[in-house]
Amino acid sequence: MAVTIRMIAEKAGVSRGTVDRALNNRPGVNAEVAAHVRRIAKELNYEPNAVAKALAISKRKLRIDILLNSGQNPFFEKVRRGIQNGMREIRSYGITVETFELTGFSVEEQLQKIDELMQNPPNALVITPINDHRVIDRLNQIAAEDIAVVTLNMDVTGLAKLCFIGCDYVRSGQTAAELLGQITLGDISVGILTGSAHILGHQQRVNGFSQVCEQDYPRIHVRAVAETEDDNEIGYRVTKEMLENHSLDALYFCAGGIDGGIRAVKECGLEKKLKIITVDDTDNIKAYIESGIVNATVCQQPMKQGHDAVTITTDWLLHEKRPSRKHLYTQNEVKLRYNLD
Amino acid sequence: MAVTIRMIAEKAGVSRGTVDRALNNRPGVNAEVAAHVRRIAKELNYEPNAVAKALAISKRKLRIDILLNSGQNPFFEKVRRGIQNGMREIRSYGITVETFELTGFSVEEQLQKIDELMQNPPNALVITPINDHRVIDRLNQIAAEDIAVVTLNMDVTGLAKLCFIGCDYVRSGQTAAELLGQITLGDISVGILTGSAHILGHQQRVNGFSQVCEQDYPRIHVRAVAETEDDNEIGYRVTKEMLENHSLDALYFCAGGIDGGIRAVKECGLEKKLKIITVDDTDNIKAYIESGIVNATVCQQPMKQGHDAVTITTDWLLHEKRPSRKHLYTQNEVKLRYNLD
DNA sequence: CTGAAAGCGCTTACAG
DNA sequence: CTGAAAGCGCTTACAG
Repeated sequence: MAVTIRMIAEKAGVSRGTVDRALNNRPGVNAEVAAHVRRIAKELNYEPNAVAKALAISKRKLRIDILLNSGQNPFFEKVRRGIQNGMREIRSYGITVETFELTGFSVEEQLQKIDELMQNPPNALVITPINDHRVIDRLNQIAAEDIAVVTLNMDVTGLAKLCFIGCDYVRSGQTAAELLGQITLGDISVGILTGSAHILGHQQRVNGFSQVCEQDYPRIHVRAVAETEDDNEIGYRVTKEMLENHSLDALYFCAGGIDGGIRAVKECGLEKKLKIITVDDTDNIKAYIESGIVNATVCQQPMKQGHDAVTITTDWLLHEKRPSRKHLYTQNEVKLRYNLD
Repeated sequence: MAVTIRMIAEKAGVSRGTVDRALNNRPGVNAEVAAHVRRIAKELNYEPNAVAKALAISKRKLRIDILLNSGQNPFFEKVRRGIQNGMREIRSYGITVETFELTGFSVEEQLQKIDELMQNPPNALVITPINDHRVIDRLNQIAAEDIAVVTLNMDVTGLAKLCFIGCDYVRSGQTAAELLGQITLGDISVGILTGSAHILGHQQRVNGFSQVCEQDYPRIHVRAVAETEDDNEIGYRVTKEMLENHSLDALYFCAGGIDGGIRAVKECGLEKKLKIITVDDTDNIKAYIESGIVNATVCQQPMKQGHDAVTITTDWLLHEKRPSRKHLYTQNEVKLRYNLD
């Protein structure tokens, strides 16, 4: 038989309202009474009933805003689907979730959109923050106003966030290097196509990749690194340039613009010769894997990222439940032809 | 503003009790009244509030029994942890979850334990069923008594189950073969260490593996298949025999008894020479990967299996919500040194 | 500072 | 067959 506030109230000789106030540290309770109630709750091993709490709290009309720099990036389709799933799961909680999207990584645009959202402040803000001190400062202000801030897919340091939800980018790069090491023999020249040095995750993937090459596979030599700015046209151009100027055995695509890059590979007639490792599993990448152009891809559970962003934020708003860790890393999933789905 | 039964009741000119009875197909409502109520609910786009429903239903005292053939198998530790997580999540629903464990795969023992549990029948039974017609017949009887049956980690055909939760074993074997294909060149001789031909999943892994070898990598030749019966001593013995009788380049361990098998590999001094693919990521297997003895392992999200067994069964008991598919396959996760955790 | 009462949206004995 | 009322376990205006 589970312990309820009614039992605590009886044992403490106070009303249920007072128990509620004491246990939830609400103001206006005599300190001694509160202490007494808390002691009894502890003795009885009281665990609040989350369902009842959620039902009662549904009167509060809480709101979560989600701001994604998703742009044209097909990767974010799955994040969006995860968000939808999460919303369906919390439908009965009376919490409103609104999603806003930006294209590109302009600091000004992100700041402006944040200000716009703050005209009508939500109870929590989930965001893919740009790694810039102005953004970080602004978000810290928001966090100070008792609005929970959750970073999704992209992280920044020095922010008083509830948590980060996304992949461990260093590990992602390391895993890609290890894969390449296992599927090759002898001296190998590799080129890296990253997104932007200004995006922390991209940088971390490059670093993780390079580090494992040096440390575990010194026969693998990183000959060139170029930036696609997550754009297919630029991706095409820089990949083409790279392939024309270097004799490479392998490519590591660790950001957006992969479709452009693959087009360049095909144009150079190198799709049979090159070993290629990518990130994520958009429909196009799945097709490349099925046709053997790409050997493997390292994914990051985008649906889970979207889903967890909603449910973890909800758990915080309803139950003040902090996630188990500050950084909730999703699995770096290695996908090949036969475990694609 | 979400639609509630109160609104439907007002619009239909009946009481909330009657609305509840009509919408939930409970007996004792005039057919015309019921139809009217349902039409209005549909018009208003009514979605029941799951939280309120759960709170009200918590009076029912529902129970889920879980019967695992977990034996000594360290793999099941994670399944158990997943079950614990699921239980924590549904704590407020007033549903009791009890777990029972068997060692080995004796049909008689499983049948006997089932009978024992049915002395005090639960509302749902989650089970790792042995693939035997007597077990299947018994479980079908149980399902006919309005007890939801969920198969976990092991599946059988011809059972009126709510769903199966576990991996796609064929894909698991295919993925292992593809991995081996990618990390090798030229003619390769491989030996397979499986558990038992009587366990459907083991058989499916062998089949998936062999099929991809033949179809995609004809240079890979399966030279020997032996059964460990999921036991380390037998695993040691049959692996040793296999290595003494065949000149192999690679091994595929697709069931329990891996620790024994690896001991044999080491004793033969072949840990540097052989490419080895395993399944699952017990602590020992992680250690083999870190030390380079095992190249990669194909895992099946054991925590998720345990967790989902609890939450999906709960969703059925509380909301009659059927899972989206009859077979809920977990990801076949390829793990290497740098994406192990 | 505290209690009594109403409320969140369902379900369910009970009386008629 | 139907309705009024109590209940699930919390939260919260309101009155004192």
